[in-house]
Amino acid sequence: MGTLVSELSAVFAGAFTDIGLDPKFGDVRSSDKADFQCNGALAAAKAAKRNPREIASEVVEKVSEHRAIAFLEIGGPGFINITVSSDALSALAEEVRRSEMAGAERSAQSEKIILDFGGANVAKPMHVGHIRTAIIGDTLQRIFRFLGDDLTSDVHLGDWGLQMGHLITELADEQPDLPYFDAANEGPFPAESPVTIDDLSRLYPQASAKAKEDPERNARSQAAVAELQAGRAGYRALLNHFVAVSIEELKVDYGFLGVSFDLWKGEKDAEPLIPDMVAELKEKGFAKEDDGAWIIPVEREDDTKDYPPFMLVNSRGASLYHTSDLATILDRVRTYDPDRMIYVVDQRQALHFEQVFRASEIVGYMDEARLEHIGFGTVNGTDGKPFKTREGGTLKLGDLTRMALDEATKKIEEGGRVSSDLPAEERGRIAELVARAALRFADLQNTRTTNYVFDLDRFTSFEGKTGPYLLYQAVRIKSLLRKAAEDGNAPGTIEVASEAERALVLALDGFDGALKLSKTKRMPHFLCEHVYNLAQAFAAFYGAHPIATEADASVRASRLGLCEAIARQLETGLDLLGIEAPERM
RNA sequence: GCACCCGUAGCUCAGCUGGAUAGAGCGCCGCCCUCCGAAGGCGGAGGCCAGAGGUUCGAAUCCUCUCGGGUGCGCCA
Repeated sequence: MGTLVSELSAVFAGAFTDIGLDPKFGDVRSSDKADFQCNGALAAAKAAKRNPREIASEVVEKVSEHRAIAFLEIGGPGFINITVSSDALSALAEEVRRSEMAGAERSAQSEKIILDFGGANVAKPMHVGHIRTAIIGDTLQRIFRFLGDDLTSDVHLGDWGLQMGHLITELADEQPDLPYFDAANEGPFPAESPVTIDDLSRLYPQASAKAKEDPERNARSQAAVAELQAGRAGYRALLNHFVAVSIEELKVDYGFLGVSFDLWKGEKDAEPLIPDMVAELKEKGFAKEDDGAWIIPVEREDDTKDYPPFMLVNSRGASLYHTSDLATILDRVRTYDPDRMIYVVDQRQALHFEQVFRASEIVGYMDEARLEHIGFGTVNGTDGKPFKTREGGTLKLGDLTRMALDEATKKIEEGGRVSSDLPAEERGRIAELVARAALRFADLQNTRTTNYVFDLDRFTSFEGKTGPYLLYQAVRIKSLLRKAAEDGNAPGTIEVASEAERALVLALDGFDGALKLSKTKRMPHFLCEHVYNLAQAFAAFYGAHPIATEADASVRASRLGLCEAIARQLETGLDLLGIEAPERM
């Protein structure tokens, strides 16, 4: 049967059609005046040049017998207020309780999507900014998959370019005797990495600083990149070590946040395609020589701003990040032939992606319309400026998650109660789940495109609109159901009766709509809003009625059944947000 | 200079394709545990939706302009 909104919308659309008006006017939405409302009569009146209340009463006439509708009234200039029957609510709750989708419906058509989390760099630890691409991207991948899309996620490491040259040359200065630096050595090379992640995160800034000061030092790095590109075996082997060592480190941070990928590819994986691609684009005339570089002009007649050209090859003959992004598109088109590619990357890269997407369409790899950049705002400190350490440096993501874990641990220990009875190991696990819930919900509840203020104390609080609050409500339901089961109180047929029960089931009805909005707009905060509303409605219901302690057996069974429905949707929604609730805490 | 994002309660933020008295959380003020987890619930105070025009029966939402904040604009990624 689907959701009540969709069912009612269909019924109203039919009524509008019956009286000779466009079915689009039948859209029903939730309402604070009644359970639902249909405002179509007002819009229809404008189109048909008729009286809106008249249209409304004709529509009411047509739909009033429908089984889901208890009664209707026309308010104000022509709003149709809808109160649904308790039977319809009971049926909906039963459906949510049994449905694999927890009350949502799969999308009508499924797409094959590649989701690109571009951003994490080899040898550079992730910083605060990376938390957004990780969390937003991961939530989107969960939502797309849940709704039936065939999605492949790619971490897409920054593992190519000048930074690799810096690392190679800096390591060569420190340890010139390593076998990788013998140009004649074709391998094989040791399986063990000559460097640790700590070495890498020291070498890179060291080299980068020197290169800024000294053009000759920079030129050595550029030369190393050129040799790497030409296939020098020792450098290739080193690159592989750098990548492997970095991935191990990245997995720790991503793992803490509950983020995973299908592919751990990077810029270097498209690199073998570049020589042929460049040659072909030159040959076909897409690329032009300009100021010693090769560019693809991407500006258009109707542009209202300046479009710098797509830089294919620079004046030194080297490829750039434009090049590897374009080659990656080519690679993916050949390997996966996706319907769509989505890049979850900082808003500041918007122009870059516009250029790449335009170039992709021009050269015929993939249409611009199927390439999307999903940008997001920055993470700011409580002063409203980009989040920094006390010393003013960039905060590492690992340090930030550690701070969140410490704060979560502190709050759990302070809160006391049951958690102190649990074994230390379980408390540690709970603290991790609390920290993850805090970080993910805090990030996701904001509109994706805006900046947000990072306030750890607020995020980790169990009070208010926070991840820990959601966890608390989820745990409370689980605990309630577990105890009821232990006492032999079985959930039974749901019969919605009270106002609090009605409100709760109406909240359940909003899940599908929130999910669809989150998907179509690529904005997870709609889902956050829903999950929070549901948790709140449950808390109100819990406060209004005895559940497991209800004396009347059938009412008790019904309420327990309702709790099962809530638990299912709440856990499903939290899972889509990447938040896991423990059994107890 | 041009382009994009943003400006809603003291603070942090929602408000979906324009719809009826603008919502949440924190903070503040009252209530509610002999009863399922009070890390909770119920109620209250608090807003010229940056400002000015315009479109509309109807605007926080759409259009134009102004002011204020953030970001980006050829050989780094």
